[in-house]
Amino acid sequence: MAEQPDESEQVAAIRAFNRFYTGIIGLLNEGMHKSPHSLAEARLIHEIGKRVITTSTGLAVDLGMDRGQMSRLVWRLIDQGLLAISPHSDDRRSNTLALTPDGDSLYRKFNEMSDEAAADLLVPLDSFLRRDLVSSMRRIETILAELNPAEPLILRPHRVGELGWLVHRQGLLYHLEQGWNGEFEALIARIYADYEAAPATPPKSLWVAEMAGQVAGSLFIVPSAADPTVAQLRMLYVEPAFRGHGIGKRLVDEAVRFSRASGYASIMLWTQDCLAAARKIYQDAGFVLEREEPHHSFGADLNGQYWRLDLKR
Amino acid sequence: MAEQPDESEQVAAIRAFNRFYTGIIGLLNEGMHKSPHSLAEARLIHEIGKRVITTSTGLAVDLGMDRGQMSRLVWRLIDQGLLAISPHSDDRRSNTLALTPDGDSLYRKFNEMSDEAAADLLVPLDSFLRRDLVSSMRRIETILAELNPAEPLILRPHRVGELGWLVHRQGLLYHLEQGWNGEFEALIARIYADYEAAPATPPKSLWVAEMAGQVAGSLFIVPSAADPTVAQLRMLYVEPAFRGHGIGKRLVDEAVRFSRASGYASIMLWTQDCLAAARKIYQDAGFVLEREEPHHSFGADLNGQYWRLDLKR
DNA sequence: CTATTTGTTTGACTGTGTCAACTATCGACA
DNA sequence: TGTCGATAGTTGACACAGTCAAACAAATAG
Repeated sequence: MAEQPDESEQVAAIRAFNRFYTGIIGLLNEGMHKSPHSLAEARLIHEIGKRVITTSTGLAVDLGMDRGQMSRLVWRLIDQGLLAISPHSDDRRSNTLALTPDGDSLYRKFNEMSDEAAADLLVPLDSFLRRDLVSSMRRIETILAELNPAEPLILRPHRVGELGWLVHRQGLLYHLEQGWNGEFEALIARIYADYEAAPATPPKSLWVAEMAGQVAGSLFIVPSAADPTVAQLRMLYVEPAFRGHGIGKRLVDEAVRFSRASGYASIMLWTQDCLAAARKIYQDAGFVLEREEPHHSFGADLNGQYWRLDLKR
Repeated sequence: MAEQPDESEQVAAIRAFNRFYTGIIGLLNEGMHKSPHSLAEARLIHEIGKRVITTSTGLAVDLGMDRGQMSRLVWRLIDQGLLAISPHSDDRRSNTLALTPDGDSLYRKFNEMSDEAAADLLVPLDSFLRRDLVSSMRRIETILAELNPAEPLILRPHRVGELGWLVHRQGLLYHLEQGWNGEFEALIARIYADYEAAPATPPKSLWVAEMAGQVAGSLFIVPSAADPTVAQLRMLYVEPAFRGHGIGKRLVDEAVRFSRASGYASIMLWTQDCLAAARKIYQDAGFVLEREEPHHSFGADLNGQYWRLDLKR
């Protein structure tokens, strides 16, 4: 794949977005500008409001400000009656800062104004575009930021639109990571359609792993075509941005639990030996490699593997 | 659908993104900060470099600056030998500004620095996440900005990952706009899989309408199941953000041209009467309503319509 | 008990943002 | 043709922002 022209296009797109979004942020801050308080004051009040109690230096560090400037800013707010200063109990050098009732009501007012400014962005959009906007924002955040390790992982049924999403993501992912072609995407489109069309018994289930409001992975269980007492585990997938958080393991564990509870005698699955991360998860869950079979699919030479987990203890 | 809690969640997500992206932009501007030139100077040089030739007031308006400050800023740059001033030919009040060779080389240096800063964002990402980042940024721009009317429309074959994308978008779109349920999504997943699996003859073709680097719509032609001399037009769809630009018409026109050139005797299509915008496009392209048939599908009571366009003149 | 670190303040200086006043020129109109 | 309002650019004044360095008092380490 040609990398160089691609990269410069991406850089141009990022710069264009930065210019664009700088304008948006400026627009959102304009509301603040109309109030008699400066942007720095608003930032400070917001920060103190959030943390409830703080010291001057703590704020300066967090907001990336000069400590001298912070000192002056704080005194200005105290003079305005928005901020109250009291000596720290342990350390007589430092003071603790807290909002006065006036400051707190201003904090609330700023919050409302920010909410309104953000809501104004949504006004001209229908619900489809609103979702789109928010999900794109969330995506950018998870791509560029370190994922908060405390972010909870939710396993839930799929929602409308997510089957297509899964086809899209996996089609693209395996194309980029493994070089597989469009045959694979068409195949999984059919597999998901078949899942959805399958009857409710023997039991089937699909789990979407959601993290930070986004699809982080998925997996499903259907009765195997050859033997309805055997469950088939299919389409295990974890988003690159969410890897390394044990999501694959959680999905497989849940699938095993479900299959056992549903009375299946065993679980089988088909995978390719080039998918090392997945293989590790299957092994750890107790699956055993039954046989291997080379084949040519999706424009690549592959080695298919059949794994099995016995559920009768 | 519950709208209220949804809205406040979206507002919170937008505000979170604004905070987050303010930080990113600050990070990108940090590089500039290290040079002996102020951010305002850099902005000004960048703006003049882009436009080649300008007046002071024009710049002040475009950058949203005070004219007085602009005057001082311009003189500072002239003193530094970066900017040259010359009297305007027509209007003796105004001066034209242009970069000197020194200014131009600084402009190029700033550009390189911005490119590098943007490229730094990409460094820790693999190609999958890079694409994702850029496409999310583009999406936000098209959602929030007025679409540039000069933006060219490209009809092209689909790429790997786009079948799933189309299933996702249409599944979600018709769910939100028409209330259709997951049955519809599963159906179209199969339809796209069937398209991909269909043999090359009789001729078939799928067009993706691309605008501003994004999928703006799509459509495909396959031989109809009942009669291979009849083409079937399927899955016409235009993204809400790109509506009103004649994309649907362009797609249908291209499909008609293709079908005629491929020797099909006629084109048929199946649609629902609730899809008014699509119906208008079919009518304008010369399609005639052949018959209607009420049915219950996708969790809704629908009125299916069969349209036909005769290609033998 | 001394040296160093830390929390905070202050001074000095440059740049930014905003208002208002001022000059020179342009364009339109009676 | 002269007048008047609009426009391009400049200048002064002032508050605030950003950065450095110095100062001071209290805390902490050795």
